[in-house]
Amino acid sequence: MVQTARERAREALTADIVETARGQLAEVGAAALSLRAVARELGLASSAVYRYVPSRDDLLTRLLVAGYASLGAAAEDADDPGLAPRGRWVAVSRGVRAWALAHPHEWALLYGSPVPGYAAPQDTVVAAMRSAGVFGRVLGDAARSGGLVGRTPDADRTPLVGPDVGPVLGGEHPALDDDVRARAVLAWSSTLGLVSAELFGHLVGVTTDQDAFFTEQVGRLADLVGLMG
Amino acid sequence: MVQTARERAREALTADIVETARGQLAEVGAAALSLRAVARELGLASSAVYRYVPSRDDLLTRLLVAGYASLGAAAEDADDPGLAPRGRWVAVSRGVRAWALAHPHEWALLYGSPVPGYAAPQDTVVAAMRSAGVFGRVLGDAARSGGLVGRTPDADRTPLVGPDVGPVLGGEHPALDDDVRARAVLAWSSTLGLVSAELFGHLVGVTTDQDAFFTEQVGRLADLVGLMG
DNA sequence: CCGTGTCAAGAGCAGCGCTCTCGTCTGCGA
DNA sequence: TCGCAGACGAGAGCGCTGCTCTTGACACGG
Repeated sequence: MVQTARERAREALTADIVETARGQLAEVGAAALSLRAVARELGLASSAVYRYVPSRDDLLTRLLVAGYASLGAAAEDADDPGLAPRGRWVAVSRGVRAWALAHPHEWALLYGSPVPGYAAPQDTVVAAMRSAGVFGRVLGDAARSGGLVGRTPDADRTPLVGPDVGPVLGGEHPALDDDVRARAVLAWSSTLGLVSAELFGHLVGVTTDQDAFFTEQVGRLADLVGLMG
Repeated sequence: MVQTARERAREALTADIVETARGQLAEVGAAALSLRAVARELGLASSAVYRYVPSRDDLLTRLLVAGYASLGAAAEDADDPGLAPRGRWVAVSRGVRAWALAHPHEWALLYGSPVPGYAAPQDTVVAAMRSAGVFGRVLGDAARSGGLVGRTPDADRTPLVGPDVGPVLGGEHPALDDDVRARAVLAWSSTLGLVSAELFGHLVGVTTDQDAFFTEQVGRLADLVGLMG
């Protein structure tokens, strides 16, 4: 895999563009992200940027994938396999919130209103699964170690969670029935809601201590899933 | 309160502008909402619109307030005081989701990423309380009718929910302690997360039946709050 | 009936995404 | 080593945006 000097320069400049765009994103948000401003910051003509990035939407896609990867890495770092299942879940949740507070505009890009007229390519949905996978591993490990309270599943109920979430949500285990997975999806969606509500200002005046409030609430969600510890 | 012909014409045209903007919002979304397009649709010069609406941000504020009012009305319509508390909570939640599915761009405006550089005025936060107040009434009625399972509150724990949420979240009642209110806030945030996740495409491939999935999940949330029925 | 104030319209400014053209320069194959 | 295809950056330009300023017409109240 040998590269010519041109190819190396091209990749380096493309990376510079994406990195500058991330800086712009952090400053002014996704909606105000301007290709011309990125070009100005790099000392390029606006038209030159189009040699490396085909469109503004494509640049957004790159930022989206990078954002999911960054969030997923933060979730993985926050995970501590030595903790009890409930504590692990809370720790990962806190890691997600901490990342969101540190990168509010990126969180808004990932989980806020989708950009109109922009359809997320398949690359982004696989990238999005990385953070969910961390919760899934906590769930799977808990099931295997007996740290998940059992329920009596209703066998005759049609499953409401698709079969594709099995691999990402804890793998195969008899204790991970449809009910547990549905609760896990609820807990993940609720965490999204908690973080977004806090970040988008829907909790101002509601909570007295945002950090303690969040920790207590994700603890309740872990209980809802059935994690012990 | 007598009005001159001029004043009446002014109010009518202002209402026309907001209504046309709502149509634009439903078509292209908030980020692509254009004052010039609104003016074109009304057969006005773009500059004339500024006589009635001081800025694009102000127009967004009007749409925000109108959206909260519309959502609040939908929640009130979905409420059926004859039902048991748990059923009421689920019905209101379903009403909220139905409104969101019918007005996806408005939902995104209300609960999605905030518009960068735009600070929501106080008018919007009081308008936002209307839908939350419906859940609060369900909670309060349940407490007064004994349809709320009691808990043993930890008196020595510092409350994590601010004192201002008392009036909107069920009023005063001994059964509505800090723990119950915190669970209600969690349930409301979780509902926001569920609806947003569905609307913004984060549940594609996860659920098999979106409607049944949502109903089951908000039922779990009602159980979490402690509503009976 | 005439001054005052409101009205819509148009031009214009700066910025945006994106396209096209035009010289320049690089690097690969002959 | 030379020549040429292809990549490169710069610039002009199109149509769009939010917003401002000026201009001329109109309605209303004293």
